[in-house]
Amino acid sequence: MEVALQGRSKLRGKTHDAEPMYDLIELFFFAYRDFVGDADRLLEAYGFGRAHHRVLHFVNRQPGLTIAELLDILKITKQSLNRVLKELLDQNFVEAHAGVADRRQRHLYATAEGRKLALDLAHLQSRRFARVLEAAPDGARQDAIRFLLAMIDPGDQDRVAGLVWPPSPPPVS
Amino acid sequence: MEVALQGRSKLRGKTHDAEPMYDLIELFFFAYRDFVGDADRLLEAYGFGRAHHRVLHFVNRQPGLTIAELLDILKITKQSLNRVLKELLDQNFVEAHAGVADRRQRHLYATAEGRKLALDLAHLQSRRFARVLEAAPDGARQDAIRFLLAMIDPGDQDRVAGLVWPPSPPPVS
DNA sequence: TGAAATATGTCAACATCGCTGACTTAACTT
DNA sequence: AAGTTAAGTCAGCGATGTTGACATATTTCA
Repeated sequence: MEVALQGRSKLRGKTHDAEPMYDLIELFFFAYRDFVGDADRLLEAYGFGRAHHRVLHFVNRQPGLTIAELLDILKITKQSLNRVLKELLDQNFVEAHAGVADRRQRHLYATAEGRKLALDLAHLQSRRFARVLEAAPDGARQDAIRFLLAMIDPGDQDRVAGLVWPPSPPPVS
Repeated sequence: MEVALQGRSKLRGKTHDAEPMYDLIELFFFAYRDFVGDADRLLEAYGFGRAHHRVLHFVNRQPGLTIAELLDILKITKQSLNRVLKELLDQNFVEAHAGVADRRQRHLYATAEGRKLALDLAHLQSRRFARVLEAAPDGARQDAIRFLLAMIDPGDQDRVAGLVWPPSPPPVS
């Protein structure tokens, strides 16, 4: 009942081979839906949506991020970003400061209130991971990390890795 | 550099403990984005979106599904479903037949064309999994399945498992 | 049989969050 | 001084979700 029919084909074309992995496809769909569902419920209380969450998350994680850098991470247009960013600025979850070297740039920072919300959201999602990992064998965390990183487009893995594990801790120590 | 600070707290409250698992949170986000991105590009060629994909996928997986069952799987409103379902019906990717026992019900089936598209989409996403699993150790597939299933709301895991691994193959055999 | 419940479809209005295109302003670079 | 760059803004649109109200056919039940 567990054995898959992986490499059983012989003379078929290269593109459509092997049975679709319906289980992984569907589990990934449902797992992600519940994963974001946690945050959705908390965000609702603030009148925010997922777009606000993503912006707040990355600004909080990388204080001083510029608009251009944020756009590159989120892969959306500046018009889309501006709508939600403006709300986060107006409601004081994020603040912007003109750059020193280049005063055209706006460096974004989460305010105390913003950091609190970002942390609450991160804790919510971390608790789901914690529940999963508690009931899992020892290497599970590293296995999950490797699996998820590998799921990313190969050409993007380095970029994402550099973002997830920032290359340098602040030089002040 | 790899060691986390998991259970280091002492007198803190029960809710907000432990460091957020930013790596897992972010990797899950980026992995899912690329996972659905595969399908998005193919769907575009047909003028379809993700909503069409989900409907076609589950109808193809469970021929004879009724509207109510589909709504229960997708957790959307019938108005949302109807919009995309109508397009799939009109363009002959899905067809509906009145129920025999209960003629109010509409049983949904993917047409030949619908099955082809559904399979193409599933193959696309399976190839991503295949790439990941080829480069991974032996237990990786089962590990991923266990991880993703555990990520689902515990109260929903049985329902999803019953959906992903249908309880009975057709009794005709 | 007649009333109530059920399965589905539909109309209207709206929210969120993505997009394109065009244009502005300010600041930096050459 | 001219050109480039970073950011903001206006207008319009598309996909996909939501509520609420109502219509129709069919089945179930008292």
